[in-house]
Amino acid sequence: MAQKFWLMKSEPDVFSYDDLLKAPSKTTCWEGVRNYQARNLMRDDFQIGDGVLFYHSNSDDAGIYGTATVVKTAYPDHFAFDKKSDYFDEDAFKKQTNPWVMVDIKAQSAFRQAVTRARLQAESRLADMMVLKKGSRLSVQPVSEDHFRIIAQLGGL
DNA sequence: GCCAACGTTGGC
DNA sequence: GCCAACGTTGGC
Repeated sequence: MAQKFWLMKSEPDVFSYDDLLKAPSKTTCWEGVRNYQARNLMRDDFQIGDGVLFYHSNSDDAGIYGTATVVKTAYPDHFAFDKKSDYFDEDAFKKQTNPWVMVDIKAQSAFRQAVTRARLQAESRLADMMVLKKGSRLSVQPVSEDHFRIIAQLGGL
């Protein structure tokens, strides 16, 4: 299957691209997705080798900081059953059925310069990107190959 | 800090 | 099944 491309949002105060670079093997599990649309993308469409744009949301410095690659396809997000986790899902725990999954991603290339949200907005070729649409809250979004390449270029890769 | 947009919940 | 109320996201 052809390589696909994604944008994944993270609040840098919680987990930044820098944190990913510092993680063992520059790899992390992407726990805590609690939205069915985003889950379905990870569960059904993520393939090993897919490209990821790492986006910092809810920040004064919102934007894309680097790329990553999918190194493990969807598997159960056990944090949903972990009472000590911020991502504990009481409802799912009571039913003893866990609907949530996560994937593993590995840092690929840090951008030489971050591609800020303002920079994304200024680039007419990116005008129809989902992340730039008003009210776009989906934390895992599909990205076209063209957009991925344009952004990697803007990031200095 | 404000608030618009969105997803979910629950009463009816 | 409708929809108002609510909680959350995230840009500004």
